[in-house]
Amino acid sequence: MKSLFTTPESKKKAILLGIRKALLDMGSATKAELSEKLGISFPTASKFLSQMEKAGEVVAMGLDHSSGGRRAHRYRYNPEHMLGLAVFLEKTETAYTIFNCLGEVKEQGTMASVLSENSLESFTHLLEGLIEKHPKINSMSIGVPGAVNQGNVIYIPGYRQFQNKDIKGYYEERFSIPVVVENDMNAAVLGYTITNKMIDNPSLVYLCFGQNGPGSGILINGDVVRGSTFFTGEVSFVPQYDHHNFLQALQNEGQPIDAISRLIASFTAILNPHRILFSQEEMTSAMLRDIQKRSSVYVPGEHLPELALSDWKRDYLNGLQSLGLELMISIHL
Amino acid sequence: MKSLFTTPESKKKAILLGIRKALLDMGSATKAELSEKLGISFPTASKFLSQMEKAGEVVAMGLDHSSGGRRAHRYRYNPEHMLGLAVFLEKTETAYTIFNCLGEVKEQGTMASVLSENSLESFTHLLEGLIEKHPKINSMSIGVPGAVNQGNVIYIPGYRQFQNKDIKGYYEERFSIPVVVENDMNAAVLGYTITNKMIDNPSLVYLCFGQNGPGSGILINGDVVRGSTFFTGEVSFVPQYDHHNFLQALQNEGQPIDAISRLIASFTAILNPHRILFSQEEMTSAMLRDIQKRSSVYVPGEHLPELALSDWKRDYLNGLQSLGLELMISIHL
DNA sequence: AGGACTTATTAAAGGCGTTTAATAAGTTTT
DNA sequence: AAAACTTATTAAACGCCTTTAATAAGTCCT
Repeated sequence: MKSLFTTPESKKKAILLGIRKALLDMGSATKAELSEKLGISFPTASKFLSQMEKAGEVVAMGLDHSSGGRRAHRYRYNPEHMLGLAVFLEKTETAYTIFNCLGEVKEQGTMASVLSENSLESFTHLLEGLIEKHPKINSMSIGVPGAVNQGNVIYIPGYRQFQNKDIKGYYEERFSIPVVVENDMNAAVLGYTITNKMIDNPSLVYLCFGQNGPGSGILINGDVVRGSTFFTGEVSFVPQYDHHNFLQALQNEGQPIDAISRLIASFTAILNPHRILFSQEEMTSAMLRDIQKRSSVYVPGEHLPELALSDWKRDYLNGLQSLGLELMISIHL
Repeated sequence: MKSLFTTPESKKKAILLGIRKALLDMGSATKAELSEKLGISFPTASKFLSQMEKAGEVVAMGLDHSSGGRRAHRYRYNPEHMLGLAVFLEKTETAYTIFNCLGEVKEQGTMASVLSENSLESFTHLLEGLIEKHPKINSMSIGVPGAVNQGNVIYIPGYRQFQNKDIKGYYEERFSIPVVVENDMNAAVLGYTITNKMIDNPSLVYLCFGQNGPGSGILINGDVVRGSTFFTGEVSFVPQYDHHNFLQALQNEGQPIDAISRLIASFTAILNPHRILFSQEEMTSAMLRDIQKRSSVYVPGEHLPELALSDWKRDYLNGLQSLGLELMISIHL
């Protein structure tokens, strides 16, 4: 049923996880600050922190300046304690990044797209090499341009070798580290919230027109929307005109602005999100202004979301990294 | 920041809440069953249950049949221990229900709509009378046809006396019991999930065409969607044809079926919900079949949600009751 | 009907975080 | 420079849930 943090073991885990998150979030902290922030007693914070320091997971930074009394020791998370591997599989290339707990990139590279091959072999080989080279890699995040259900790639048009494969299970077994697999648009919208601090649990939409036709990633109340058949965000199919849906309108009409504005209006009337994001490679702020204006023809302007540009690839990568980081700090109970 | 159930007090609360929920959910239970289900030790379950029995909150039902050893005592929640009051304010009438923890109705009635009056006075008077008559009333749920933000009615077209009033705060102060205020469509969609056990955290949409124009309540991953300006679900504005949005299409065209089907298609392409509900007073299953068929013109049939009829008023009431119940069992720490 | 076996309940012991008191290490005042 | 005051850290006592052992209350087999 519910966890009901009551067994001593799960309590311990919760505290440890809390300390890790707080330390990464705040950059550094004293024992008193952690105790305060997490609502745990000082002696408990002290005990955990000492253990973590002994294990090399946190390091002392020296003494704080005094605020009138004895100076407090300040600690920070050791970012190199664990590393994460993020890989994204795009049509045109396969790129990877190795990052530490602070999100700093330790190594990155690209190779020809593994999607165009017939098997997973060369992909597995790449991963194998990277993990051997960096034994501190403790999590793996894989982004794919297709529908994902709990680590299973259930629909990825054009790439048979991935279809219906339990990628997460396979690589977790193989490498004995936790793996997360996520759809590209979902990862991107998640990644955007990491770097752009918004209100808590925002609702937002990432809208792209990419190579494989338009698609979107949707976050509602801070959660990724997946839908019953993982069809969420397939905005191509939204009926917009007497005889055209969104995809057709984009392709055939002379007026993509109106089609996009109608889509914004639909999103607004249905979800009323806080913000809608576009890739800055596909859109300009001038066009955004036109869209904003045009959208208010369909929906009262005060309810329209902010329309904003962002760096899709960076957001995507950040999303994968944050998923991997979450995984990393949730293990080693 | 986070709660991190670590202080003894909050732990106690969590256990108590868990026992209440489990007992109401299961109907009755033995100490061993509770201990198992909640992941708490037997002695703890025993201790809490004894206290609750002493307080009259649970009652012993006698001994279970033996399964080969000593017979266990079976307990159930005392449904009359607390009562809840649910009120809904509709354009045409104001109705109230007094219910116990099992959702059984103890008393109900209606009066002329308080929305048509100029002040809250007669509404307050009604509540006052009911609470005096039933001193065991321990929570109040109020449903309104307007936008609600944390107990504040922020937009309710036509009813000035409610606009921008902190209804929750006002009545909590006045009656010293917890109050929840919710929009009618949101309450209905919530209520539907109570009586129709679906998968956990479903995504579903309740679509009505009511007196005040069409509106919908949307649940994503089990959460009510509220939106940035509480405009969520205002589907009237969805652009659907060259020159008509959903509302206009419903009013002017000879083909409401197509308009509704297009809306279903939009919901599917954007949210891909598990199910879409209609009021059985506004829709027939024959029409639903037509809509289903027509929708698949716009979106691949396998991704379409189930279309179902339900009793809107009952769902609405159930939603309010469940909100009130949640409130009740979350207090008296 | 009495022993052997099951299962529920109660009692005692242990673990772990919290609270409270004591000590250490600074700063500011006189 | 020492007293007075602040704040951090450590130590001891406590509370509460858990684990383990002991007891109570049945059932089933012979």
